[in-house]
Amino acid sequence: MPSLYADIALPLPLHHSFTYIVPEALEGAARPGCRVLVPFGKRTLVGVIVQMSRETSQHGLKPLSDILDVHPSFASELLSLTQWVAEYYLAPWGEVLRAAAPLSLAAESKRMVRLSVADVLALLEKTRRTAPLQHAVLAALARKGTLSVTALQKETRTRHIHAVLRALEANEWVKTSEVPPESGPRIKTIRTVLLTGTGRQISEEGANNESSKRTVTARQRNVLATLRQLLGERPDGIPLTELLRASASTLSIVQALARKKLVLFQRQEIIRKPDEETVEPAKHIVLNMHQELALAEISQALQKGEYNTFLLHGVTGSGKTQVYIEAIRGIVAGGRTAIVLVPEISLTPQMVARFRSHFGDRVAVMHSQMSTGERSDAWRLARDGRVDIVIGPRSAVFAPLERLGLIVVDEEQESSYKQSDASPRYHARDVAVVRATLTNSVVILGSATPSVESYFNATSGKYRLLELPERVDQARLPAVTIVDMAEERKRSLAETRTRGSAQSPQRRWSPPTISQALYAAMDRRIAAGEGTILLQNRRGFSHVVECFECGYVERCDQCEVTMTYHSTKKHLRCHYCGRVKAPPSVCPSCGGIDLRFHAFGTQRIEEDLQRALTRGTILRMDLDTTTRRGSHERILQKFAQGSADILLGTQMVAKGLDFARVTLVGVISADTQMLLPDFRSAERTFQLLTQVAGRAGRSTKEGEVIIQTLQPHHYSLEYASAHDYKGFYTEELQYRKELDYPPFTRIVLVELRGEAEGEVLQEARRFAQQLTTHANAPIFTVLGPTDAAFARLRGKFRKHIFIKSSKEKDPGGALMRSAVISAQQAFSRTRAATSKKVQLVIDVDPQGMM
DNA sequence: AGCACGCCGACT
DNA sequence: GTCGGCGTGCTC
Repeated sequence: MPSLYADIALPLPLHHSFTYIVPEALEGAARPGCRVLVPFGKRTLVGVIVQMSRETSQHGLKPLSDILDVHPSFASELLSLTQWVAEYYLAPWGEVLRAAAPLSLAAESKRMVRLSVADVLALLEKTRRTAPLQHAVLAALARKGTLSVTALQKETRTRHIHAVLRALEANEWVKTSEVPPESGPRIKTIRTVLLTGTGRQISEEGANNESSKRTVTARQRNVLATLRQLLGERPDGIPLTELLRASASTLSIVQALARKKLVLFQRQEIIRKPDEETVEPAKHIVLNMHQELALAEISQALQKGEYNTFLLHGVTGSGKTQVYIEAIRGIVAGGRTAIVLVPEISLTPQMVARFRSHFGDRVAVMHSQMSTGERSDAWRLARDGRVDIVIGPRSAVFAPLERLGLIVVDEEQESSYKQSDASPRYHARDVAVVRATLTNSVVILGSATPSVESYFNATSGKYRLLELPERVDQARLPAVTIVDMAEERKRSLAETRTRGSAQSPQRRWSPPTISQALYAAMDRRIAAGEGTILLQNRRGFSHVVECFECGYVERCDQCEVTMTYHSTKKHLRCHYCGRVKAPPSVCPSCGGIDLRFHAFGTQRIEEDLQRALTRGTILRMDLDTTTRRGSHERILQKFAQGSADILLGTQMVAKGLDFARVTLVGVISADTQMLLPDFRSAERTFQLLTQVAGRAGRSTKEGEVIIQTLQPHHYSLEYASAHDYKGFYTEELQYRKELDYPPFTRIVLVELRGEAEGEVLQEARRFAQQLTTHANAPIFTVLGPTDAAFARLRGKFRKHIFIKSSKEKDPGGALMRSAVISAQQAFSRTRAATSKKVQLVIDVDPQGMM
């Protein structure tokens, strides 16, 4: 029998797998998808078997050291899926596997160090002067005994701990040994107690048996009786703590019984529950006509057991969740399973409770705020077939469910589905669609404001469009007013002037943050005891030059994104194409001469409110006030109960709960979002405004929305205030087509960063050059390198290269990817003296371009 | 990513 | 000899 070889994917930024020999003793246990322990250089790593074979052309292979799984952690379907993700998003397979599973794949072996000489004191003396670092290490070991290398490093505060240890080991003064990494978070168990045969006999005989009186004390007898009673209901064992409480006894009594072989200790695996959720009984809800129609189409597709993707476009409050629940009910009844993806922020206890009320404990929840232990419990529940439904944020798309039938992606337009901060930079919505094709499943993408891409796919026949045009409560959509803040400024300035301050009015005056209309509307709500939500978008503080008179903002002629002002060079720059322009001295739109920067202070709004409102209380909710687990919930709860009149917060107030008492929503500045230098900024603005507007007047009372802006005629505002999704979509699509943006093209963003700007730029140019030589001119275009929107972030200079590839000519993006790969290879192959200090980040289908 | 190894210069 | 600071190259 020839040897067996296994290809192992390792969680390292290396784009290939490594081959190991499977030792004969482990041949039976080795299967693709199993996690294994492998020697890797000096280290031991946890990897995943991705392929096995009986032959190889490679020489000098090492044997793998152990296999960690009895059943593969990754079924073959998940291996295929993660492989696709790795290829499409240009990420190492091992990194994708690590992102997919909460199991510790990152685990590394630990090196332990201990002294191996008898006379430490003499050695300490000897090294004190000549080798202070070695002395420090020896002293630490003498003090604490055996220590891990990392602990030693902390203890002695030396950077080159390995060099020091090598010297010490060479002298045979210390010995080191490897401790293999743990295979994952420990399975939590509790001690339970059972009766033995004799124990059962004695407990049944009761107090009147003479022979047992001698061997068992009264207290012990009491414990036996209690135990017998409890075991009547749960024969598989009673938790020790529970027995002690019920029998009012102590551990020593139970231990005495164990010594006498009357009771038996056992360990039972327990599943950690993150929070005690309040489970309400399921409300029986009758679907309206539109919901029924949508459900009927979905059910039909589910019954066929073929791949299909539906875009469920339903206005806020149209009952999308109820459609999901009924579809899931159908799939579970047919013996199949479902995944529900929700944006991180909407994974609230209420949301989970809603699903639990229908499906009980057949639901597992995955949440990034759960401990690794809790997450791994949820993963095991899914893998072992003990749940049918998994709810979670983007990583739940990899949930190890078998017989998958349905994937729901709620709020599919949410940008949090795209991982952008770390590799693999995958989009969970798109991965969901791929997983569905692999498993012949159905996808439901739900949204009140679908992404342009998805709506395009739905109207072009790639997806099927389902519409829920009515709110279930029949409530009317709120009236939206747009307030022109440029007008507001003029008036405020005029007022300050007429008040005739002796000092320069320009000095003391600052533009108002809140319009009179909004103040008045808030005041009416306070008087009526109704609630107000104020949205203050903190994100987006990029510097734009704006006309003070009319609000005009300079944009790039070619890319249509706002131009960023660079104070060092005193010019405007487009960070897409790199085009540079001098800032205008006269407003091209109205001829005004007062052009300036603008950005609102955060606290200032709260201050202004406090000052101007004579009554009413304000509750603030932003990142600072909601860092702790559950605090987000608590603030919303507090507001819902009516303990404040105004809720002031960032985007998070746009989502979440329905407040019956909110009848007014104010958007302090729609511009912060709108003016971001990004081709998606109009879309994001429209989505955000539509969402906040949905917060107003969901009950019987009609709502009102006030949007403040310097660009009152921007199309994203006009369509949002008219509640006209299709109008917005049509106009936005037109603009995307004209400027070659998605969904007509595919974009790859290449970022190079490093501490020396010259080197970064040089490498970026080389990379761009490489791409252009591979570029098939009509198929894709290379833009840049240019400065990123935040050209310097955490001390590093950032340069961007954008690649736009025609979807018509390169449908799967394969041509573009291969060009990027060769440029990437060239980049790492010709690592000139400088390039080690320049890092490369590749983002396929980036959400933001900043 | 880590980590070794090899080179240099500085200090004892 | 020791120690720190690089750069370079490899890990089955």
